[in-house]
Amino acid sequence: MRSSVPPFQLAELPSSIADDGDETRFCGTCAFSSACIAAGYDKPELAELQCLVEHVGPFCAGEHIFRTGDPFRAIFAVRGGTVKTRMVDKDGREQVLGFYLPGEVIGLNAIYPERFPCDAVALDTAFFCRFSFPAMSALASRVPAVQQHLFRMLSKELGSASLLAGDHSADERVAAFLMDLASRYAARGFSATHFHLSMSRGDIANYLRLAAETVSRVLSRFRAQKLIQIEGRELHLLDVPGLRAIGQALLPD
Amino acid sequence: MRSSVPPFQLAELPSSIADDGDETRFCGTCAFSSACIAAGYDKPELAELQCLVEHVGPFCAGEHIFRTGDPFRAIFAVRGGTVKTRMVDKDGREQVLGFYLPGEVIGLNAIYPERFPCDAVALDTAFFCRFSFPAMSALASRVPAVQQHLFRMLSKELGSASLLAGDHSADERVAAFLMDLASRYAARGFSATHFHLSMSRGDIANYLRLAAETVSRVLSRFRAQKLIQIEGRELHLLDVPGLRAIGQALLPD
DNA sequence: AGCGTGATTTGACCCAGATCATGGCCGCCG
DNA sequence: CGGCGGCCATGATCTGGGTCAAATCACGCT
Repeated sequence: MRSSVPPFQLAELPSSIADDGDETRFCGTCAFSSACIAAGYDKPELAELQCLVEHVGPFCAGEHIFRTGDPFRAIFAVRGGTVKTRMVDKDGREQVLGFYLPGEVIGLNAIYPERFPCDAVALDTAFFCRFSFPAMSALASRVPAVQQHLFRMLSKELGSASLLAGDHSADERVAAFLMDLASRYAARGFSATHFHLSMSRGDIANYLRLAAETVSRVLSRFRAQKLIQIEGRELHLLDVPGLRAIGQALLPD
Repeated sequence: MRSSVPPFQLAELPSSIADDGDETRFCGTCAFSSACIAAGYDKPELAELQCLVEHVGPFCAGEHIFRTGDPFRAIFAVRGGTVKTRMVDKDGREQVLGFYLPGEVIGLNAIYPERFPCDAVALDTAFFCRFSFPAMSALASRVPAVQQHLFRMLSKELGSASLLAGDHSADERVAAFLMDLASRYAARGFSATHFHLSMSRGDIANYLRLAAETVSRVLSRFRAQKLIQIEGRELHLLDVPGLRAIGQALLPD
């Protein structure tokens, strides 16, 4: 199953749900679109996907999509905007677990505990498709492509955890982080060399297990080396091979 | 679904597969036993689980169960022994991703890429149940409890990745590591205060992103503080509350 | 315009843990 | 037996990145 999918989307199916005029664009990046294609986008089972999906949002920057301990009832696909997930330990220290871009899915780590084990916080104005998980499981039993898609999404997320693994320098981590973001934007059809960092330096640092000052210094150094151009949160990647070389130990391939 | 399950196991079902006399004991810790219970251990569908499972082993210490790049066809439940998973980057540096005890499952992170993204290496003499994944998926479509169990195992593994997350001291990491092992042994019915470390100090250090010397020093310090008693790889936990307090920021609850 | 709050950058200093080095222990094998 | 190669422990030294501090900037608000 390719990640570049034909432009047939959920929202283009004959549908009784309201169309806000943006759905085509939003669903163009949807995490489930490949499941829809695989199952055949005109099969009657897919009408059920529409029954169990609910569009939610907007959430403003700083608002919670869910909180640690909330009972798990649904997973959320990001339609637009950016989200961070984080845990807060007893001492009140935050740990950022990940950033989620349009088309990616949050909440999968709540299936087992049946409660959300982390918070999800919008980093900018964000919209979601909310998929009832019990309904989704039931559908998965009847539509193998949906089941397979869920397995794949879960497995994929397992793999991405290893971006943080290992004992690596600040330069390696930051370069790998930027390349990872670039490839994820590219996979959804956005520019791979020019994008906006929705998260603060502090969030990046926390995610990469560095101090905010270190991230700032590394970015300044990368700029001085003409690897990137950065103004505030607006980022251009100038030397992708150079960045890839620096981050190679943390990157796939 | 509790992790302490009644003692009904796969191997106790009426079965046509060979019984080597050890299956009852081995399967007593099996990762799938709760799925069997949930589905009702006498339902005919479960006969199919027996068709798709295959007992493999023994593997000796240092032998590979699978290697990076091998095509993904099955997942493996540890019946006995211990396994580490690891990635080796282009520079030849190893990164230990996890340790797997009896009853735990390896290979779930290979579903999405359809190839194993890491090596699995036996740390001592190890045995496995090999579950064909295509057959398992097909069964999951027909038996909701099996599907649910797969979802839960995947989700559970997502959560466990956060043991390494965060910016924590060597003492915190080592204490949390010992407590994690203890609770996992306890969950399978082994002693929670006395067990054998199948992995070298170097493997522990690599997993925790420390130097082997640091792990050695921390363990010596814990011994001096009467938190543990340790001789080679034989470990007694003497002060569980004390260890828990040190590792609390990394531990659940 | 003036102010306040939070994000970002940059410099100075320090420390936890890495690295280097040494020695002991144990099992294996010729 | 004796040599060799893994592991493990422990001391000495070094350093990447954390911490503290201060200046600047970008805001929205009054």
